[in-house]
Amino acid sequence: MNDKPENPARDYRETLFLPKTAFPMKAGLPQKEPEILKRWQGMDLFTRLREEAKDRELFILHDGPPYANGNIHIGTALNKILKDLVVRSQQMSGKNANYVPGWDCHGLPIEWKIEEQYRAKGRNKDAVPINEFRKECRAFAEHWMGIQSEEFQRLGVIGNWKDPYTTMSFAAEAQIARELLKFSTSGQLYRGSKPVMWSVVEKTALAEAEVEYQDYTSDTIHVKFPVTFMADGTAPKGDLAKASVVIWTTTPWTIPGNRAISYSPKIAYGLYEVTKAAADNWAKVGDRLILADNLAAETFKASRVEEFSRLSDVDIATIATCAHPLSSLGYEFRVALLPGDHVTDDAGTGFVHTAPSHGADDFEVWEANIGKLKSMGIKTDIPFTVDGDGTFTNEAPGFTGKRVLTDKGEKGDANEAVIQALIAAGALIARGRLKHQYPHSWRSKKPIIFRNTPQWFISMGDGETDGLRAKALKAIDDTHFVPPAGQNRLRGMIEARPDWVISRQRAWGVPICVFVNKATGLVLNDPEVNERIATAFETEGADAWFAEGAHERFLKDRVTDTHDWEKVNDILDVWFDSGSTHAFVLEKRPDLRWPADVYLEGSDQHRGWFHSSLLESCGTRGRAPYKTVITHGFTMAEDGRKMSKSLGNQVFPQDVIKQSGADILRLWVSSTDYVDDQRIGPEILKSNVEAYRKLRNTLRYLLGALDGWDEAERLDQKDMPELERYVLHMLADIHASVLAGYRAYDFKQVVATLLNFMNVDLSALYLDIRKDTLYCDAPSSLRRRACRTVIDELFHCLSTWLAPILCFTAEEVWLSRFPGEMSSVHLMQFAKPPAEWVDADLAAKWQKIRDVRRVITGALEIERQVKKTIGSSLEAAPEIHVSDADALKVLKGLDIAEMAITSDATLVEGDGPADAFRLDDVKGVAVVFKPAQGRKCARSWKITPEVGSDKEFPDITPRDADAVREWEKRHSKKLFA
RNA sequence: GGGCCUGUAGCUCAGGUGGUUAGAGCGCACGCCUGAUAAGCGUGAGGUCGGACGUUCGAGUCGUCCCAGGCCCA
Repeated sequence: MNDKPENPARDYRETLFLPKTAFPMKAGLPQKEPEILKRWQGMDLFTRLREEAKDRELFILHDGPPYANGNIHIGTALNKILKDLVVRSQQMSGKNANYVPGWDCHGLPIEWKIEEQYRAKGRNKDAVPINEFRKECRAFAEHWMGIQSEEFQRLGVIGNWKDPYTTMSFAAEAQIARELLKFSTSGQLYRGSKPVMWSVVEKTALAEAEVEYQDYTSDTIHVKFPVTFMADGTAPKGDLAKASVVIWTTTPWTIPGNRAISYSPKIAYGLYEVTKAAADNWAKVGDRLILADNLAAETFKASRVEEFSRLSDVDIATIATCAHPLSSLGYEFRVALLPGDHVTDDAGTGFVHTAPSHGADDFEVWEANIGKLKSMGIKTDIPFTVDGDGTFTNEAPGFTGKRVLTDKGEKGDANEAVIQALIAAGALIARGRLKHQYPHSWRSKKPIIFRNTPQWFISMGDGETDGLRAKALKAIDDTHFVPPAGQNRLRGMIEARPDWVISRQRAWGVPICVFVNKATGLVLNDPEVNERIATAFETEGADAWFAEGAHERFLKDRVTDTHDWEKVNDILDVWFDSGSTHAFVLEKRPDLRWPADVYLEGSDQHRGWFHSSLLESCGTRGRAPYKTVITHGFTMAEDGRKMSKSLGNQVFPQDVIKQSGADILRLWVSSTDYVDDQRIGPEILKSNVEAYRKLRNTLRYLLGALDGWDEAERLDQKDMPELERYVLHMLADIHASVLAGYRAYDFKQVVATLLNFMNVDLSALYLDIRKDTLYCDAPSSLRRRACRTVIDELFHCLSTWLAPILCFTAEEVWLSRFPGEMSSVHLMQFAKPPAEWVDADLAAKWQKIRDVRRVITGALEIERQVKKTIGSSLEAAPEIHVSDADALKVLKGLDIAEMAITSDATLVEGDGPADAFRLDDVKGVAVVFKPAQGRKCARSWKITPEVGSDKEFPDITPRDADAVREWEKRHSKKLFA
């Protein structure tokens, strides 16, 4: 046969229906995303979404407010993207998912920044009127809110950015005040006291972050506390009679504030007797001292004892109380021994002198043992022994007027006075000096003290049947937690927490706007006054409280003498602000609803916003402000360790956006198990970029295959080939998985499902098989119409299902097909494949077919790679030997060549030759390679004997000949119309 | 130090109530295609399931301890 064609070979390329689309392969997201964003703003997408969904069921994710200082970081980005995934997926699931973002604006960090600016300019904060200072804080918060808003929107987060909430809006400040007054009115607010870090020089309370540790030389003393009573109420007997517990302290001035001694149940104690010492020594021969065994020798050395003996073990728990060493000066109370975890035996005596006025540990041990102390008949009031200027008060009898520290921060005369009194009482056994790290004010660089100060508390209500703690615990039981462990975590905290200290001695925040009677200490509870305050805040902001004449303005005509009342000038804990967002956002906005469906924050917020919102809401409304609490972990570097500047392993969202685009960041968020800590770094970002490319390209192919789509092409599912019906079945199957993933807030399931489907079922199977049909079949071919119909369905499903995740790319894809001023994929709902598409039998059949296909591709691979007999699979026409009955049933009548993308294929019943290709896990199927026979079709590239049977087009198959005729008819029509 | 949590291939993840040779996608290697082309297809190699004991006929799955990491406290 003459293999030279009669006519010069025709190039059939123009007669093919190759994919055609303007949708670019290369995303260029860093440039494209801002354009899409601008378009959304131009069409006011957020408002359109609200209108579109106005009659649907509301879904409220209430935004936890980020703090308005500084740029966003990877954690903030993760949090906001997760929220956006929830909001968008709920909206597209058929809800009206309104989202109002917000900011936390009050508080210390902003105050500092302003102070810092003051220092740089040489200004003094205290010389500035408070409302002027507050004004600058407000401007600072405003500035950063603007920046963060831009950054959040750039991530693709959709929400009411035109009208967000802030904790510093007048309306918010007013409502926060109202909330506080509810606690006041209901009797849940009380004034108590607590030791705080206090700078005598600046006469102000300090926060932990305002304190730095520097070397300082302290006076140290060892002091005897005589044992007075045993735990059984009897006097100490035997060796313990006249024994003393010895404490060591570096702050002698706190001895007047001593109320207890802490010990550790984990330390071994012994009773020691001094057997040899100089006659004028403070520790005398015969003194019996109780000490930690590990510290006895050291203590005796410090007290110049030459010899001592150990008399016996001491079970400290059997000792109830000691006497105060200065009992003769008026300290005639019993000093209880209390167990405490903070006690160690690496320094001192194994006993910690406990002055609840002067230390955090001291206070906590005291509070933890309130019940025990009361049962022993011991007064549990915490004394105010030291004033704001470091002077002993009359609650320190014998020392009143002595100074702990001077105005300049130097040591006063208090220590020496106390030491002399102890010597006189015969209670001192040693004194010394110690250079150690001691807290100093960050501003003045002078030492600070711990000092008991009045503070405002919200009671946990433990005495009452329906107290705040009980209500909060009930509310936790009624809340759904994702993950479930969050419930225990929050419960544990609520169970163990003390009363809530809500006062801060600061300037930038909502004031604790109450008046206290100077004589009785009672809080004024007058609805009219409260209303005046709240109304003033609404119109002027909380600055009204600090304005001139505020005292008179609020009290006038409501009390007999306004001078009887003190205006409290403390500021509310910012956690109370953010804990009240549910009140001034959810309740106040007509387009929202209380309680929220979801609060979604980092797991640190169990201690923070989840916690404060719960207490605030339970205290005022008796239930949690949320139905579901979702928490996410923290973002680590690629090695699973914390990101840090010094390690250089930080990832900044701004950089990712600039280099790859926000959709890459969103894909990362979606694919990760956010419940646990996540990792991010160069390699992980790279694989997300790869995954993105695959998604994008598959979508691009769908667009290309739909070029010139006409609704008239659409075919009913029941008129389609099996392969098409199989794909539609998979689509319905996947739909269930996608919806379940979104419903459970499990986005990684959605991503995994879609990625798998698009890679394995579409790209590698369906689209690969149907390329021949799409490119070569005549447009009128039913097979091609069925395929294009399926691709149209795929397009709708995939673009809507991916829209919450790849919000920019899904939009780009959608607009590429459905352009229009008001067109947006985000205005759609998730495409829903009809239930009739589900065909489990067909799916099982095709699973079997795919197994056989694997055997065929495996056999071809040997030819290709080892024997080098073929390149393209179209060069093959394999023989499929089948002995397995199920496989045989499935393959009969099937176009195996089409399915395997070969030019031909022969089904043979039987085991097949021994050297045929087989796979272990596909029983009863053996493939023998045969080369395809015939000529290569110049159009479809298939090798088949059919080529040449068409007279008009002898170099192509009859199918292709028909297609070309159809193409030419259309072409000429166009030409001569 | 305490409370809560996590630890499965290079990466991201699946692995109800313990039961045959631990899975997927990506990446990687090799090959093919050149009509999805800075694309597409195929084949293949990768894991002592953080470690050690224990319970059990049998453990990635249960228990104890240890190691590593995280959040919150101290």
